[in-house]
Amino acid sequence: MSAIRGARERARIEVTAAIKDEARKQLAAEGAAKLSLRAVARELGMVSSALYRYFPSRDELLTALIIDAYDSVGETAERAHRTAAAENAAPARPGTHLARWVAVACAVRDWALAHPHEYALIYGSPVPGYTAPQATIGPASRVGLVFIAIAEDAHREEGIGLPPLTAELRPEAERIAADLAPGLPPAVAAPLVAAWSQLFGLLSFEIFGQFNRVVEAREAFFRQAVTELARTVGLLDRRG
Amino acid sequence: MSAIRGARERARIEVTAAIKDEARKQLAAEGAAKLSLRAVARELGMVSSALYRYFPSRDELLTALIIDAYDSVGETAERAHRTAAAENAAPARPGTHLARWVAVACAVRDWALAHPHEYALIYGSPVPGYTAPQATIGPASRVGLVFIAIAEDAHREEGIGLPPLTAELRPEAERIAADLAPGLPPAVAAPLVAAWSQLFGLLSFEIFGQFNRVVEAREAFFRQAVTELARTVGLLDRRG
DNA sequence: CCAATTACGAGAGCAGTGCTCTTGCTTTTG
DNA sequence: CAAAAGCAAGAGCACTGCTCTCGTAATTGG
Repeated sequence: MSAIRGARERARIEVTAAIKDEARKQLAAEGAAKLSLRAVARELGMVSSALYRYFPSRDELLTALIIDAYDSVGETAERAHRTAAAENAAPARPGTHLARWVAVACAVRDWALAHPHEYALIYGSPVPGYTAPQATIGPASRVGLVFIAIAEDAHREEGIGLPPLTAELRPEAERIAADLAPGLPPAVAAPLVAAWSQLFGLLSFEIFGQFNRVVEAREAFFRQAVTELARTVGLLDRRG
Repeated sequence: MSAIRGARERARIEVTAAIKDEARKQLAAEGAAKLSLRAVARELGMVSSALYRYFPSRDELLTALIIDAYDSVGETAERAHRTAAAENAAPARPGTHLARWVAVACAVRDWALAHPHEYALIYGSPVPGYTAPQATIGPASRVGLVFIAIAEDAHREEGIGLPPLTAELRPEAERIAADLAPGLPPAVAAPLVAAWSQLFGLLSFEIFGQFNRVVEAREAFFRQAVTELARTVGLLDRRG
């Protein structure tokens, strides 16, 4: 789209990247609350006011890191989906889609364990008085889209066995399906959104320490829970 | 245990409470990150250094607020449980325990919606470099204990229909059951812990704005999801 | 009942923060 | 080649958590 025009623009891109890298380093080391513009500038050998040429405020820097984090976990999920799809490409074998579901969930979990502070940044408490800017909603939905894709594939190739919706929830489920998964029947779309949020409940409790002294065999526990979650959206296991 | 001995001790208790109240007010208004010791002191007409006679650091003040928040939501859950138990005291009617489960979950949700910053304090990202002190783990488990109690009642009075554990998860499930719910079979205890964390996944996504532009009919959606969650721990609905 | 101890409030001060503004210098542009 | 725009640096403001000292008040032991 836009080629680099001169030394100035090239330098700007590099400095911007260096700031984000250093900020990410501090984020990983100490958490978002202790990320300091002055410390970033200090580490980069510049004075703090110079940094404002690149990010108009601390919040804007954080927003950039949030977008990067969403993209990072989103790309992880997409890669896991591709890999799992390549490994068992046989279309009609039952359990295929459930296996992909679990693989993607585990990949997201691995990412979260490897980047706890970035996870906290996007799935923990929103930062003070902060409302997510428009630019974040695209990257933020990438993980969800992967699960939607799996459910759509499963529905198309294997069919999905799910009880009909209650009358109370039908209009909402139809709206959800129309808005973000037109290829999915409403009876699948609603449980899918619920499962999506519940997956991050499992992750948050593990990452944020709520499972301390409660759950020990974390991975086995997670795989089991996530498999059960897949059943609530109608994915069929190997027993059909 | 300890009676108030003099004017000094009485004053200390009152000032401590006043500090916590003002801090809670600021927490509700601006969130934990913007809670400032100096602002609290200012509002109370004292100088900031005087506040350190009552709380040795900002983190200690936050810890006190965390404990209060856990107690607040815990008491809410317990009260909802008592009320629901009183309303349908018939022991053997199917659906009784599921109704209690949903009632408690909705009460917790109402509390979270009414106290979003306190919710964020205890179920959001842990504050910077902060590890939960011993004093929090008691209050922190009150909500969970309510759900355990419901499951135990259901298991004792109605029985619970759940598939057997996978071999992989059996030892972990047995440990969990032995540690925190000795009255419950392991096949129930493990899904119960999963359901507990998934419940807070639903809540966090709603409170933290992840459902914006996704879920509109929040309460209906929540009730449905939480009912489904109850089924995963074996609670039977009215249809038996 | 009085002296010693202890708890407390106030103030000054330190190191750190986000952010603004001005001042020169360099690169880019018309 | 001159004007305009981009940039780094420094000083400075208002704020933060926290420490230390110093007088005063309440509490306690003899």
